[in-house]
Amino acid sequence: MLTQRRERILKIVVGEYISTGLPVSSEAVARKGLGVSSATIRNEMMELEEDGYLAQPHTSAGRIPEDKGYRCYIESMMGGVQLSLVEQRLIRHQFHQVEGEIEEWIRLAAAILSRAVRNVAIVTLPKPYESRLKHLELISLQEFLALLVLVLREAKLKQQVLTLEEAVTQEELSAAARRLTSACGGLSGSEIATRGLELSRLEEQVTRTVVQIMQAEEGEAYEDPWVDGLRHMLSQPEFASSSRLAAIVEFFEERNLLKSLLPQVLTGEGVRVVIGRENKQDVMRDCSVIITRYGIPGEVGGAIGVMGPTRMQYSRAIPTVCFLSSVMSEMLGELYGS
Amino acid sequence: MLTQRRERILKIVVGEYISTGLPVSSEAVARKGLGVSSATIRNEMMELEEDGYLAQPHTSAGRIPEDKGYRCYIESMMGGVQLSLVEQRLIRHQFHQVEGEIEEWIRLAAAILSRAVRNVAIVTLPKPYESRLKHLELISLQEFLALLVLVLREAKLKQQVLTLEEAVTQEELSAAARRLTSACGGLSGSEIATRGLELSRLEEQVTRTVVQIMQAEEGEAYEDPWVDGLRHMLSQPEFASSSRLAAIVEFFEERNLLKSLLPQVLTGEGVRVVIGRENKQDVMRDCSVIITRYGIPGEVGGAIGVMGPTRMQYSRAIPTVCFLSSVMSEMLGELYGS
DNA sequence: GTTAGCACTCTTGGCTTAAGAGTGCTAATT
DNA sequence: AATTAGCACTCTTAAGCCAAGAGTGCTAAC
Repeated sequence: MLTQRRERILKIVVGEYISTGLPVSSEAVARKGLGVSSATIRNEMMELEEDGYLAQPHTSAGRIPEDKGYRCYIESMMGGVQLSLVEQRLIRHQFHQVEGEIEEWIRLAAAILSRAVRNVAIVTLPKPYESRLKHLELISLQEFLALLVLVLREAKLKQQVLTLEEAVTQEELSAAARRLTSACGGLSGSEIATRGLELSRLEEQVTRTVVQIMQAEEGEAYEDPWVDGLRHMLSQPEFASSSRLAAIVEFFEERNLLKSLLPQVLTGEGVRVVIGRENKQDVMRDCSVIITRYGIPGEVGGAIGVMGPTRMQYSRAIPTVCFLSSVMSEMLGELYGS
Repeated sequence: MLTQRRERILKIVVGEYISTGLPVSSEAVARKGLGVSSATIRNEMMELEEDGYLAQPHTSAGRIPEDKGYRCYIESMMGGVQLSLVEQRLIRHQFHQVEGEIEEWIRLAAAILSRAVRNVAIVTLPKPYESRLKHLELISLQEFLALLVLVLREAKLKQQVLTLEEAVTQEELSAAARRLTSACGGLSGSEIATRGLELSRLEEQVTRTVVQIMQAEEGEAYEDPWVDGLRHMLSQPEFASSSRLAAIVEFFEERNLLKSLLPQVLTGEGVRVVIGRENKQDVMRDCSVIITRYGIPGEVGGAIGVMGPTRMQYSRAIPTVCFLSSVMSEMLGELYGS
């Protein structure tokens, strides 16, 4: 049973452990202001250990938090802390410097976040809930070679080199592009596929490729994430053992894993904090992920989050993630608000 | 003085050290077939040490190669070894699977290379020696917001969101794009800047941005490199110490450093091998880089290379780098051969 | 219910020792 | 003059041991 005093002790232990990284002794907690002696604290700690909030690395050591202890610590701080106004203004200012380039937003967001929490930041490009063709362009490279450029809604470009079935001039390509843009503009991949237009051989080939690209695009829930700050996370003491470290680097380099992480973590609304063994991946059993969505619900969205050792400065990480997500949502709103 | 026998001993030591990672004893060399006793080898090794080819970690240990020893080992193998025909065919086959997408080439090349040598592979996108505008497109996003898309020669896309000075319709944008494409197509950034056309207010604004983008593009000698296989390199025993490991990860995450590495390393033609302290960067004092250019001289080009600990399988790395570079040159030739 | 006191456990760092590896030198050999 | 057997010497590595210190859990008194 978690009495009020026990909860207070628990929070002191977690807070202390997060900032020092060393097991916390009953003596250290007693010094922190509760009006009781270390012996009393020891009795309470035993209970907390029995209930699974704390653990002891060995008999004659202090206590360290278990996942359950972190959970409790975090629950009580959610929604509370906010970034200082100075910091908020600083971040807003930096975003206004790169207004026109969406790619730069996410790099900036990742850089700010990873720097603030000294851990890995993960940010995806915003992605529309359904992608629609906005514009299509064909550019001649050689007699039998053309570049197909698709502009999707929300300013996303796709390109592909086409090997043509017949020799075609730039004029013919432009004409085909114009026709297809007006015929298919505003449609999704599958709508284009079932459209059944009267098409020339060239247009037929182009349409096939367009459908292919757009359906591949629709298949994924998130863009490939941009990752920054691995260096910060790896210099944390928990990754001193190089085998653990190598496992983490591997995890990040196999990009498909990230794709498996995001959907699993991002179900509901609001910030999610996944602690230690709550993660499905085995490499992450000593790591926590703090992640949330950003964007315009029902229209475009992406994800932004941090990952670090369970012993992480949640009090700083959570508000930073929240604030960055809201800034990026605002900026997306300005761009596509209609 | 490097007599023939000494050179033979040196090569055995380097080869042995590369495959085991342990200091090589005179006894071990003697077993390798020269018809002399370990005592004779010891005398020769002393000379090799005095001349700076070998070193001793401590008095009662075998010898390990110095940079100069590696250099000699590599000189004698350059131009010799080739990839087996089976491997060549396998690689060619994989490239044919992704013919249309240049981005995929470099990812594939990096994946193959890093896998083959169990170290970090670095590959840049091909970049034309001078960039010229091929096509320009303007797409309306909102009343005062448009997406500018540039297609450069060699199938390279650039995009930027423009905040317009006045409300403009898609028709007006298309007209402007057509006019500017025909006026500026085939020109470089500075040529467009000094063209002095009669321009509308909209066209004026677009042209300014185009020039800006293209000149930024021309400023750099290489594209941002794609890096793969960090996990392999970090699991090598030389990175067991986590401080060294963190330094390397940091080196790769600060992408500007890579931009400083490439031009320094890539001066002449052919494969370059830079060993240990020959590298300018301090983090790389125990690493070697094997790198070369690929592409069509005078037209388009990029770089491909590996980086790993000085104790690296050069006999495998060098031919793999060479072969991949030639395959990519061929493929670029097919695309832009005119 | 709280606390002082104390025995007990476990980690950590320093020190010592023994084994093993490989050298450099010397003197004998070819 | 070059090679080699033999051997003393050096240095690393791992293991074992000990003392110091930290922090606990329990007991008995408050």
